[in-house]
Amino acid sequence: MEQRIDRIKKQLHSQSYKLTPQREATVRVLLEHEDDHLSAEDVYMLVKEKYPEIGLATVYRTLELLTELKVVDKINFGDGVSRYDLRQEGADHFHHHLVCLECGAVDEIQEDLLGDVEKIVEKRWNFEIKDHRLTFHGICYRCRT
Amino acid sequence: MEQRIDRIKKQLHSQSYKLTPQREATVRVLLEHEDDHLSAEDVYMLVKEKYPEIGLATVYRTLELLTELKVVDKINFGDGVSRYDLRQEGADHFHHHLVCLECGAVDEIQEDLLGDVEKIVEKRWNFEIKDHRLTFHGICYRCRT
DNA sequence: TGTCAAATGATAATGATTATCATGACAATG
DNA sequence: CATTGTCATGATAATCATTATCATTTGACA
Repeated sequence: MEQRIDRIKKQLHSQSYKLTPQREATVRVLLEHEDDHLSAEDVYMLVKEKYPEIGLATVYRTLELLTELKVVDKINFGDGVSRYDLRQEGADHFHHHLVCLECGAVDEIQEDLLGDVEKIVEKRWNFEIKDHRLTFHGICYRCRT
Repeated sequence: MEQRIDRIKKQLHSQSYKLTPQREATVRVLLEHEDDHLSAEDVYMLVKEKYPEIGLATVYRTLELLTELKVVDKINFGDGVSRYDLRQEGADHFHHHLVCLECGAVDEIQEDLLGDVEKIVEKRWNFEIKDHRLTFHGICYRCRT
């Protein structure tokens, strides 16, 4: 935990941003909820518990900043809100998601399943891939009875 | 064109919806811009040319209806708006997208590249896939010089 | 023709996100 | 130290896409 915060701090400094207490509190919330897919409002509520004076705008700004630095990814599952998902450290690709149409759960797939597909796309469409988003919609193992 | 409209009409009727003039005008716009990824506002502007009395709400309602019937797909590329993309007739999967980070162009891949990946996901995660979304972000062939 | 449900258009309401702006923290400088 | 300047913050207003409301219209059918 502390090491990860330290690395994020360095990353901020390298772009001459500071790790203010508000930003640190926000990052901690994200780390403590790594498996969730929190909206800005969700993050705001959780940060308020440890830093009650924080404002919603600051949370939005921090999340935007972290997105810029590729510490988190901003994703959208089609309900009207953006969600923020911590990137795996050192991962060279963005993980995939399984969205259950039954119960709404969102599970993650950390493995990179797109290696071959990406080769084909790069070659056949002459497209230089920088990132990808892959989401499957269906019925999760819990709801399959 | 006329045949496709006819089939959409039948599809609507099968769920006891009507193909009203407003809905038909909207569908025509979508067919005429099959390669684009129009927002609701875009569609509204274009429909107004052939049906000036139409209201924005009706366009939204029609797009929602068409999404429900799986005639179109509602997609989101991370700018703040939903876009509507006509499904290929008879396609059992939703096509993929290539979003250029340089020029913003959105190209489509109609081929299904995920067959093998889906088999793995179904088996290993015990997840019953109903649909998928796959978008690559990178540099398109036009911007690669 | 009269009836009724569905559809429409105008517009108000909502809700997420962004912009604004005065204030505060803090580092660098004189 | 006092001063200056920059960046960050918090409160709140503004924006913008989307949804809800509601009176009116349409068209099918009795």
